Amino acid sequence: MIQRPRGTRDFLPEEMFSRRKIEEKLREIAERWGYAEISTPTFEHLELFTMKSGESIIEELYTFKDKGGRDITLRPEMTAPVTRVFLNELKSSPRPLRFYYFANCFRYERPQKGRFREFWQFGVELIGSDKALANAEVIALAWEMLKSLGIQGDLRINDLSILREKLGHLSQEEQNKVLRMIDKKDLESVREFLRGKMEENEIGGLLELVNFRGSYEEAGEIAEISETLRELCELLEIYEVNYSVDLGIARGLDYYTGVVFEIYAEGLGAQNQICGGGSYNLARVFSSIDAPSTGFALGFDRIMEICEKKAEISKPLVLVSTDGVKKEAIRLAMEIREKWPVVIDVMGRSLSAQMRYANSIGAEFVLIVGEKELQKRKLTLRDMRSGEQVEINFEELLELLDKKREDRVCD
RNA sequence: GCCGAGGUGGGGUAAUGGUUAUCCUGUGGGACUGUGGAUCCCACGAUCCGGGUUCGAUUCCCGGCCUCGGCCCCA
Repeated sequence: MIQRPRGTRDFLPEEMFSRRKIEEKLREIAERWGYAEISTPTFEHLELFTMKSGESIIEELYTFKDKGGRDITLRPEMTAPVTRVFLNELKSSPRPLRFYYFANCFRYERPQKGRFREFWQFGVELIGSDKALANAEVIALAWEMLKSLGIQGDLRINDLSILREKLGHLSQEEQNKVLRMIDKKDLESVREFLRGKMEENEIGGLLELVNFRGSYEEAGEIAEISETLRELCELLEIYEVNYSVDLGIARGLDYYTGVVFEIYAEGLGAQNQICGGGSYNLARVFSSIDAPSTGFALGFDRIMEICEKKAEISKPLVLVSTDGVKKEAIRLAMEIREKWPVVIDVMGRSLSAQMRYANSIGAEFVLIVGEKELQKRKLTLRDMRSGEQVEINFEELLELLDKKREDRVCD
């Protein structure tokens, strides 16, 4: 048998149903905050991602040549595509622009818990501002989304300009290299790398910073805190977001400019980051247009793993019919479907076999239609739980189903 | 790319270097042509793939693939 490719998953109806529920919730919140959905192609020119992150990431991309010889890749993330859309068609729109997306992305990596080769990200991008107001809004939105799902994450924020200033005398490239080491918490390499480039006590100070984690006030005691970070912290208080300042968060990416943040959650093993984001200026990388932005991406699959809200799929009404009345049964099903999901027998089964089927799929109700019912212009509705059975006409049936629906909404 | 554990019907399992691979569940049909859940009967359905050792491999060995956990990486 043909297996599914490594690192991919099949989602069966039950799981798909809960995924949709969660997705809907996230959408709803994004829209309430004034973010509008955007969708981009599943594949893009390879260049879009190599310009952003360098050639080395090709290792982790699904790339191929199309029949015209173009270098194409499956998207590994959504920030670059959204920036491309902005530059292609929206660069003269009133700012700020607020977008959200829910998209499958692809990375050729070793699968493990919470990491797949095809995975889903739910993210937002706020294009046009790098003010603390924008950072705070985006962080608060991420917080709100997780909160609505009952997830209490560990949110850590930082301002890269603090570290960059300490490294001010190094070249941009060297700075990025150090930030990468810091992101990986490889402090030995940092010490090694900086030896000779900085005073020994300066290096010590830097490493102390990187290890710091605590409140904004405490951070102020050991470092020159940027105005942006100060403002951001004040705003987050107003948004009622729980956070800590972690001067060691670096997010290994060259184009992050100022505020960065990550959210971690329990119960995920090694891959415990469920959200990452910050302010960036990717438009500058692709063009001469200046568009400071801020955004985040939620790891949708990891979120699904944590919030095990098993929503139950509502079962359709099973319309059971006898041999002689199949056409009438179909007409009836069509009418009821305007109000309620209905399935009919397509196996050519006997009445008792149809009943057995209804029972085995856990149907709540069975509607029985046969010659007897047709003659009396009635329908037989059986409650499969209680076993009670009533004869009613079509209008009464619809009323009953309406009432049933209301009960369900109340649940 | 690296390390460790594992892979037997759709799901869960037993066993074995040698006759037809066990049991539970499932699915289809029947007992039961106007009423489900119980019971009984019949049927369907598996040793991940390739190579090696062997008279004979599902079993032992090697490689691959896949899953799980960890490392690396995570733009």
